Order: sequence, then C-alpha cells, then structure tokens
Amino acid sequence: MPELPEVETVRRGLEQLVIGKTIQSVSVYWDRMIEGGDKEKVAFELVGQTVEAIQRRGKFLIFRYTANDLISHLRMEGKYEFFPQETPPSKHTHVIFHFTDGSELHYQDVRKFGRFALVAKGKSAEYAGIAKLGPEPTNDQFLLGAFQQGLAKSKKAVKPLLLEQKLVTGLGNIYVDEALWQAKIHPERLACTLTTDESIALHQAIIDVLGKAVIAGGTTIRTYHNALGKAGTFQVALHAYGQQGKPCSRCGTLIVKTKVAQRGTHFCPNCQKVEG
DNA sequence: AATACTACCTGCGTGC
DNA sequence: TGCACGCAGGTAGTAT
Repeated sequence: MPELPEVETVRRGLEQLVIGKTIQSVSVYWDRMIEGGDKEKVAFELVGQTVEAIQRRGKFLIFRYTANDLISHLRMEGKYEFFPQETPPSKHTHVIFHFTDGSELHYQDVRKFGRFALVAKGKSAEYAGIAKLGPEPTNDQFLLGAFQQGLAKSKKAVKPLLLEQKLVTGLGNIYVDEALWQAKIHPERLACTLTTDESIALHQAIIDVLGKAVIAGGTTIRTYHNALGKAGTFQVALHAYGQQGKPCSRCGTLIVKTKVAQRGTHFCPNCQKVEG
C-alpha cells in the first residue's frame, strides 16, 4: 500500500497517538510477520517498554522503545489502527500492542506481506533492509552528482532501478510513474543513456513529487488511510498513475498503461519517448 | 557482480 | 452463479 509519503503520514499520526505509552502485552496472530521467527521472545521483550519516538527511514517505520527499536514495514497493504480501549481483532488483524492504559494499537494487513523486526536500541540502521537504502529524497541528502553516477553505472531500465531504493529511497509504483512523467522520461529508458539535462530533471522531479505528496498526506486510491483514519489527497494531483485513457495534462495525448519489470506502468507516449 | 524472476498472500473485478 | 485469471502504494530470496 504505502510509499514514502503514506508512511510518513502514518508516522505523524502514530506520534500523536502512542508516544509515551507503555506495553502491557503484545499479541501476534501471524507468526511469519515477525522476522527471526521467535514471536514469543519479541512479544516478551517489549513488555514494560515505553514508546519514546517514532522515526522513519525510507518506507520503514522505527518505533523507538526504552531498550529496543521495533522496525515495521507495511509492504503493500499494512495499516495501523488505534483504539482507546480493548477491541477484538478483526479478520486481518495480525499484531496487537496492548498498552498499560488500556488502549491498543492494531496492525492489520490483508495480504500479510508486512514485517516486524526487533533490534537492539539504536541499531535499526544496521538492519539489512535499512542498511542498503539510498538517501532520503530531500535536497540536503539526495545529491545530484551521486545520483548521476548511479544512473551512469546501470544498464537497467530507469523505472526498476528507481524502485530498488538504492539511488534514492521512498519511490514506489505510483510516485515513480509520476516522477518520470514530470521529468518527461520513458520508464524503459536505460539508466545509463539519460542525458545530463534528463538526470537533473529527474532528480528534481523525485524531490518535488514526494515532497508534495507528503504535504498532501499521501495518495488514497483503494483503501489507504493514515493512523488517524483519514484519507490522503494526492490522488487529485496524479498525472500518470491510474490515468490511462485520459489526456495528458501537458499535451493532451492519451496516457497509456503497459507493464515494465512486472509492474503496471503509466506514461504519456508523446512526452515520454523511449528513444529520448 | 549485475540483472531478472519468483515467492510471499488475499480479495476484487473481468470475462467466459 | 461459478470459476479461472490477472491485478494490486513492496521487498527478499533465488536463478541466470
């Protein structure tokens, strides 16, 4: 479900809801969700620990507890829902964090792709999934020179390269299509063939699109809601994703949908040409 | 080493 | 109505 803007929006909502709360117990209903296998140990370790902060790195959420960091990835469909009092799990509730004040944080995930990992306090950056991430998509961290070098070294199509999270983290299937549309680059262009002007435009488009989507509270297409139960509004600003059959807002040519590296891919065949 | 494909899951829409 | 199939804001593991 979520890309960086949605995860950041969830983080901000959770910050308002569970900072300062102490774990009474943790219920795990789907064992494979907990990495490392020992769900009993993870649940036991957290008892008595207090949520001190909630951070984000790429699309990973990091709950900073008293003695551990709990890493949470929502993958495709993970959601958090907060309840002020005891509430029974629904069909797709897989983890419940019970707090000492009687409130609960439920993790729900229809497809069960989401993952949790418990690491030592302050060690989340060493967790494999986080250690390999590229820079956050901001002007001060996402540097043009390194991005251009990364593009030049890859013979992959630019879209799947950007989805790897290595040159920059935070893009998923919606925002990569939006950034490529904004930069007028075809998703199948080989990364090493981008011109200097194109790489500059793409760099700026990535920062711009993700930044604006964070401000909008993310994109709600199907069922995404933040931790406070609110929908995002960026869907009204989409130019490519889900716009197949509609006129390109720049040139009027109909947006097409194809498949690139197994992912549904939307672009303007006039603005974004393969031969560049 | 770099690139490509598949597994992990469930539900929903489409077409026969 | 039923059923098969393709598709869905992602990543990690396994082939090639």
